Amino acid sequence: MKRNKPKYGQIIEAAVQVIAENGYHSSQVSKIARQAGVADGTIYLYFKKKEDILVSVFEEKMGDFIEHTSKAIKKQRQAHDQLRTLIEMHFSQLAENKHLAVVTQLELRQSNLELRFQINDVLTPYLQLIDGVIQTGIDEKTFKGNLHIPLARQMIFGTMDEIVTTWVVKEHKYNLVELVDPVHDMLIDGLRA
Amino acid sequence: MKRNKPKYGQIIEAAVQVIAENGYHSSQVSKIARQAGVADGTIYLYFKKKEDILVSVFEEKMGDFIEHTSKAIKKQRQAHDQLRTLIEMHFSQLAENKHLAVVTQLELRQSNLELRFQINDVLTPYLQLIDGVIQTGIDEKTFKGNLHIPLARQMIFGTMDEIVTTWVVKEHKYNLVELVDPVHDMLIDGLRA
Amino acid sequence: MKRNKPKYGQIIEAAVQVIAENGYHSSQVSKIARQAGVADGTIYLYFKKKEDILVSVFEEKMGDFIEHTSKAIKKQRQAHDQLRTLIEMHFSQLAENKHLAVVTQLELRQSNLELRFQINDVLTPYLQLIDGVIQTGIDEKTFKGNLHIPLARQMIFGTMDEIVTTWVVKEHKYNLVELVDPVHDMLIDGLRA
Amino acid sequence: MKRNKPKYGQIIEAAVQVIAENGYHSSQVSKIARQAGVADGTIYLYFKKKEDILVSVFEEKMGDFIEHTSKAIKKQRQAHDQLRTLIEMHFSQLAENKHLAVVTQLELRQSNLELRFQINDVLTPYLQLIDGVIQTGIDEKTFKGNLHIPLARQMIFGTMDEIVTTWVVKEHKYNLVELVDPVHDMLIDGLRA
DNA sequence: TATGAATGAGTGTTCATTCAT
DNA sequence: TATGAATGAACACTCATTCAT
Repeated sequence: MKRNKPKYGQIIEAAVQVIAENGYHSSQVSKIARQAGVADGTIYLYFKKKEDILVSVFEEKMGDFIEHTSKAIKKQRQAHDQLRTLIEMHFSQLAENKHLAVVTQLELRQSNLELRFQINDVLTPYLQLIDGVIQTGIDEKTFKGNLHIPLARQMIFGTMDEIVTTWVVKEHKYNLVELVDPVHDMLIDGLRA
Repeated sequence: MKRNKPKYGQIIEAAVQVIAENGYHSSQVSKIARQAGVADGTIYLYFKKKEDILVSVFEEKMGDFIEHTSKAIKKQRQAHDQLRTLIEMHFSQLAENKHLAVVTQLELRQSNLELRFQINDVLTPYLQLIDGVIQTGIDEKTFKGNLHIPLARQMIFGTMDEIVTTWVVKEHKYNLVELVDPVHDMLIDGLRA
Repeated sequence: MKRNKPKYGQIIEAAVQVIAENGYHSSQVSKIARQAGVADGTIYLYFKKKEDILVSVFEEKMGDFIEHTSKAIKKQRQAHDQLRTLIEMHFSQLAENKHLAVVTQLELRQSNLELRFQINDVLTPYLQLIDGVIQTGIDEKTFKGNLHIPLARQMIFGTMDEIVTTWVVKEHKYNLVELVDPVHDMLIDGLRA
Repeated sequence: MKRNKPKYGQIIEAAVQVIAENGYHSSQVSKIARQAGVADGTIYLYFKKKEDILVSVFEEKMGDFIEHTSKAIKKQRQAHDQLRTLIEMHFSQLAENKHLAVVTQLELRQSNLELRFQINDVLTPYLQLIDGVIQTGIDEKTFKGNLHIPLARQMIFGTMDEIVTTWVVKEHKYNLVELVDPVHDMLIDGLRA
């Protein structure tokens, strides 16, 4: 979060809350400004247009998300453990911040394509982190040598993403973190008996 | 497609085309009406509100999609082969209808939550189809006995969905159907060497 | 005025009245719509943007203005009499429609340059009418043979325009039409004793 | 220009330049401040509101304009020569300062009525100067004795103003000063052969 | 004097939906 | 059934002005 810019942070936090509570399409700039305790015009001192608030929300939150995940993964040597850490961090961080989970899994996906491409750019380092885990596994020879890395990453990310989205849609009625091990097992060993 | 209601079909087809060509947010009712060759008001004789057109688009198109997939899967006895067929049908049907792929993977996800819940309802029989494949594998003892079926289904669906979305975002620059076997292998045997 | 489009005419008349009463900068689309007895959106069935209302006001009103003036001038043979008719028509038509005079002499000149260029285009046939009178005078040899026609036209138009603007600014406190003869004399014979 | 107030002068000059370069409607206070090298707030230490900058621009520039014209006219004895000097000064001063010509003939006329009335006040001594020339002519008996002075002044001013505006609109494509004599002749002797 | 971050009022335009014909 | 003219609610963004420092 940019330092010495308290209003910037206020607006970001207000945006997460307003979007989580009201939904993307009911999150007018004036509502975010009111929640942040600033004037409508102040928003435009920090963000060029409304979409920029949303991209920044994602940048700030995903920046932390990726950093924490990256640090945790680096503590593990084995790809097997790194993958478990990845899944655990993914699930636990979103389980701890349900507002953010609603925003990332549901609300932000209602945005237009241009914004979604910008959001995807923010995700790139996360995808590279996953690629690194896969590569480590291949190098260790604990993962198959013939893995198509982008495809393996799409399986890992697609699986986690679908599981978190379902959990959000089911209104967080079960414990997401308890799913870490079963998901890890499925990804490592597949469906085969 | 409802019979004896030619305008109903015209409107559905017009909607797919207009959304694919103009994007979700530029697909006004008047544009769909013009493409369908009917008056704006006529739309409201067949659909209660704009969203109903979009839900119906998904119902009609996914109805066929699911039916074809279901028939193909029933020709296979083994869960292993059924899963391969599922993936093949999923990828091939979207690869053959790129307009529809753009609409389902990108455009319709920009819609509001209410509409997306309705769209999810349409998906339910598809998810049940996947559940059936998994159950078959468990019963056959070719899939792990301790599989958490919804979780396994989320892995399968999440993986396929992420792969198709990536392919659409990359503007169909590679052959989706060639990915069927590697994806099948990864889902069956996991990442482990 | 376009026939069979009663709302078009209503909007034009409403615009003249609203601008004359409230001034250009306080003439919101919603105010014009209310005065015309139509919904805001209806304005946009007849005009592409707000400026188009204003251009159309000028076109419709000046179209009549020019046509009447042209017919009156054609009844005169001598340039001398044609010039007198021109001035008389110019003054009398604006004197009879004070709302329009306010709009043309003051309010419309507050518009941006793009709009003012469009307004100038509408004036072109009027300026050509004046040029015709001057040419007639030259041909008749009642006007100087070495007149620079655009310059002479700018003297005639600039003089009439300044006089009408002053009359509007002075809130129509005197009879504009009484000035026809003195102005005509000045233009014909100049200041010289 | 007020002495010992260097920022006052900076702001005036900045305003002329910004308006000439960007047009009236794109000349925000912040842009004028930046061009002047002062903070936005500083503007308000010297001017009560934005319009006051514009009025002051006109006052300062027209003050010089009128003073120079007045001095030049005083060197002439005959109304005939005074009128020629008036036209020459009017045209030459604007021809030499094209930025100012654009601002006075086009941009400032887009301002609201209140400002335009204030601008007209600044013009009053200029109009009196013209009245003086006419009176001189009448007294000398070189101008018609029955001239209506305000009307004669409106002819003189309206003619010059229209000619300068046309020249600005035509983007200064011809030499304005060459028009002094033909205009003078037309005003003195009229159109009559 | 000077700054510049903060304010908040103000409005043109779109488009889903209705309804008289 | 079918039409399409009419409706009117909704909202992002700008910028002149203020005021604490």
